[in-house]
Amino acid sequence: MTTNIQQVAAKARVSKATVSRVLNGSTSVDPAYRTRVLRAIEELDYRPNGLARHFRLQRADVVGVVVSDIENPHFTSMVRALEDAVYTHGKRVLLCNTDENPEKERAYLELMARDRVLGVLVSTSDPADRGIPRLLDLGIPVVAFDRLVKDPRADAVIADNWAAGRQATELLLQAGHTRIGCVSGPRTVQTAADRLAGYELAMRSAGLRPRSVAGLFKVDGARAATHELLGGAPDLTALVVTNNLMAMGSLKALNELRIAVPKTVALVAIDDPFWSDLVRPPLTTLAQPIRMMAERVVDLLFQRLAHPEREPTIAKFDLELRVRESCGTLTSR
Amino acid sequence: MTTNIQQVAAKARVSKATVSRVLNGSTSVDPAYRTRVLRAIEELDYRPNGLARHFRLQRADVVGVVVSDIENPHFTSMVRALEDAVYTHGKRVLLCNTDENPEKERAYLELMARDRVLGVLVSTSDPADRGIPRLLDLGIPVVAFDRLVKDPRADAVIADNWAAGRQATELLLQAGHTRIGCVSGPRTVQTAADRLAGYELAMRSAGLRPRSVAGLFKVDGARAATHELLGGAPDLTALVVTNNLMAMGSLKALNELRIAVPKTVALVAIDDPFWSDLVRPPLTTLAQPIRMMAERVVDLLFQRLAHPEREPTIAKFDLELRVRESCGTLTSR
DNA sequence: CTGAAAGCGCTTACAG
DNA sequence: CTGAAAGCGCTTACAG
Repeated sequence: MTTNIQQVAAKARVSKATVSRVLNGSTSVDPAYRTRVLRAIEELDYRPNGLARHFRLQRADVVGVVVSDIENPHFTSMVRALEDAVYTHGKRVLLCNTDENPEKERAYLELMARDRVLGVLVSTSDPADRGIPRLLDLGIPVVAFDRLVKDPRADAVIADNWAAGRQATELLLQAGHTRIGCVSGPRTVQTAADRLAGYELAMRSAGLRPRSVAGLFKVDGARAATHELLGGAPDLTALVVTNNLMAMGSLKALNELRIAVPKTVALVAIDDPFWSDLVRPPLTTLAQPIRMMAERVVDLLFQRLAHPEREPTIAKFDLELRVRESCGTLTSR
Repeated sequence: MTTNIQQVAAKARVSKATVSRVLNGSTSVDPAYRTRVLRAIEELDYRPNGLARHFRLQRADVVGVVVSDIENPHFTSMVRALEDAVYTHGKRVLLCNTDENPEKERAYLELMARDRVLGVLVSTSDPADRGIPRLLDLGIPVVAFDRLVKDPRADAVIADNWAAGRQATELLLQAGHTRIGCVSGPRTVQTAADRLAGYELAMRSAGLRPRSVAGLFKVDGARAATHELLGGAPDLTALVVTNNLMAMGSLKALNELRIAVPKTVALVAIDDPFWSDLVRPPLTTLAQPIRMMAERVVDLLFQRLAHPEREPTIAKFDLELRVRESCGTLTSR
């Protein structure tokens, strides 16, 4: 149907092997042959059949990205940065959204194994991470991001979530707050648990009592959690909110309660989506260096591909404090 | 290395053909043989090699999605909905972000052709859409979404952008406004041009003069455009903003100018991202029925796969008006 | 219903 | 540097 390597070879009066060598540039080819092949390719408008090539090499030329929730703006940005970085390396991305569903994750990882992708980048939703060992067994590198996986053979890139929770809290403590609540994520997600633990430690170190409610990393969850928190403890003067979607929800709730931010309740949020400085008041946040992290993820993948036997790396990134109005320290208290 | 169909056949004492038949369930297989094969698969923990299968069938079991800007929340939602719909059909998605770069789009479409994907869903960034005819020539169906493509063989799903621009404007006209400006997208994108044309027609039909500035479909572009618009025409009492990111930018600018919304300037925006009712004031919007549209896109693909010769369809969807506070009609004027 | 055989389009030791 | 040949792991007419 479409032209194949055999037809190119015939036209250029060389063997298929020579055409293949010109195409892949591994071995050197006699210049006269090379030009003949190139011309034949040109004239026939030949493109190698990717399926055949992948089959022959037993490796697909694509990087799998498995993300737990693509509609979470933090992950959207991450996916975008990962795609950019992979593209820079001349490869493409196969994107899968698991929607925090462990079964869906397993199905996707199984597919990646079947299709022998180059490597898999995953923010796992499966606490048991059942799909991952099989990939590694097959020699397919796995780099975890945002959340660690159990298999010790995987590389990983995460934020220092514990430090972020602590840092957010300490900023408020230093501003003189003592009654600080926390709108936290789901306990089952390590990221959320770490951020909460950082908050709790900072509070206890200051001799204060932590008060938190789980907002499930969702807008509506945080809205409800904020109402609950302020209903039970109306004397709170500050909130730590541990992800970007929840910051929206908390702000909404505070607005509904007619509580002035930062005047009556100050707020610090973790994550720094594009609308952080567009809402009112602009949010003080701890920003993950998403682009750097994504580049590191992809670097780790390609390094692993080059050196399969190297010790696995777990890279931990600090978050960057961006002080805006919501924490109340910019204006005089 | 890994177990293959030959080993399964040997263990089950049948031919490779029979194993293949059990696996694909096309022809009926003697129940006794079937159980033997199934047991052998079980015992050997055999999984078919996807690469070999795709090569043999000359078709990859994956749907390509090419999107112009994944970080635009409208497209994020669309991608998510497309992925869901494709998953429902038992297929997976290969996602490519072209970042409004025609060269990148061409490279991606070339890759899709090389890899013989099942079909391609594309919101094009290439006015010349050079990659698309080749896909269709190869028998790979293309469904355009959000933006039409030139090749008449492609199916398409779009919003009625012209009607949306008109409808947004008429809502404001009916509320008594006469000096209505428009923050528009880039003229080169048809979606933007159509929405602007709808606005302009509504204005002219009412005997009024349209005043628009291009905000480039970006937050910062709209912020600058809004400043420019209100600088040049401080008597405006209402704005039509033609996409979701620009709504954020306009709101920011109005805030900077200390202009009360909707009291001094009313605002209607096209697109309805998750934060539409979380900002202050909550935005009156025209919402695209994203989930329905995505399902239609995917349906069109699978229908085309089933009936390659059917006439191409262009499905146009109406937008839904969601009246909130920013247009000023909820509160008394 | 089943099996032997051909073949999808490449790449790569191997021999020259 | 080049070519003939083998083979990657499947599926599918074809003959029985």
